[in-house]
Amino acid sequence: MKVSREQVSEHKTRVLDAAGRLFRERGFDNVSVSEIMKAAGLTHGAFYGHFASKDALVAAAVAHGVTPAPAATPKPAADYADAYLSVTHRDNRAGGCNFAGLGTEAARGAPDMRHAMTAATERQIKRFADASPGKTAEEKRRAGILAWSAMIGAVMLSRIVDDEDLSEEILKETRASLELG
Amino acid sequence: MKVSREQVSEHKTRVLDAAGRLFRERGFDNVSVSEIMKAAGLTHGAFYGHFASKDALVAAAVAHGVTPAPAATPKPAADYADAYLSVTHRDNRAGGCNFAGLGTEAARGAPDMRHAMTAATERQIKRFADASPGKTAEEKRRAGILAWSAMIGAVMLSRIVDDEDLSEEILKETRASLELG
DNA sequence: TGTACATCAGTGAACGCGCGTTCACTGATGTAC
DNA sequence: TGTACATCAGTGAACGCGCGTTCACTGATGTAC
Repeated sequence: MKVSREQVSEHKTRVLDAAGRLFRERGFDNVSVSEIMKAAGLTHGAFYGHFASKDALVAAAVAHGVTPAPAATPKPAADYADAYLSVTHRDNRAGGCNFAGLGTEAARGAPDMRHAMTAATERQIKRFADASPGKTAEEKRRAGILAWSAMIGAVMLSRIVDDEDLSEEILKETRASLELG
Repeated sequence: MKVSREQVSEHKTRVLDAAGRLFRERGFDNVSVSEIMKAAGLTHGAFYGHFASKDALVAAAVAHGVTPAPAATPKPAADYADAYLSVTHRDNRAGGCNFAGLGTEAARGAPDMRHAMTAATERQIKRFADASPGKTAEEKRRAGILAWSAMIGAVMLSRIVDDEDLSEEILKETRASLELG
């Protein structure tokens, strides 16, 4: 049955959100279009009214998850890093970061997905550069790059490692290494 | 036709090597058993003589790729970091690091795969800790954790980013941030 | 050392399942009067 | 504002392809004598 225009766009964002969560949790290839649509409260047939293909959804879902909401005031960098390098984030793949959750798959992904992630990376580097104690702009930028690389790497590593102590140590010591005003 | 015992074990390592290369390049799910066997110079039917399932191969291939050859003398940490954080490594997924190439997928993988990666992570942390200039053992270990997290994260990021300048900057500035004797 | 035969790694056709995708249909929406 | 109808988002059955996996068969290996 037809549905109002507001419903249509709400359905689309529901699909994008459900896809993002499921992708982060299980990876792009281990989630079917039917599952995503079911999680969004629809049937699989409606999918192709919203997206041209599963590949297009993959790209759109990551771009959607990585683009900040227009109104969002960013958290202070130090608080962000605390939350990012926490056990809670490590254990919450579905609700967590796309870089730490899908990074190695995204590296092989569609150009528009990588483009959205590039913009997000620039934003994150700036955020951590601004919060860094370096004297020159170059020192700050270097620290911003290190912070973002280390944060992504640490969360990914902490999820791979099967030793709880080591996993927590990686998060804690990475956090301690970052000097964020 | 039957094949000599040495042939059998050579075939198995050929399969493991081919699988590792293809997995790193395209991900676990985008490579078929047939392709791997073809790359190893065999036909797909022979696969189940060597492995119980594709999942078992995935785990074995990563463990194989992450376990150092018995005779290998490790490179000095500074040289290793140079090579790791190079454009050559970034562009050589097939021959590159399993963490940077398969990390987010491996985090959802089989226990034995994660166990092998945990051992590899301990080894890498120690290697970089030993090469770090900290005064206490704690400082060195912290630096080792930061180095390994940042290296993995930086290579992954440099492969995601679609801006060549930013990609190279991430590698170069991460390398510059690491103090490795 | 040489021969006879059992073993078993590899072959390639076949199977069945799940996936992405398509499509005829339904019925609420929203437009034209 | 109220009615008549065209539109089109969503439904669910169906399709076809590629995948992981199985299996009867082949023929070289390696053992027993």
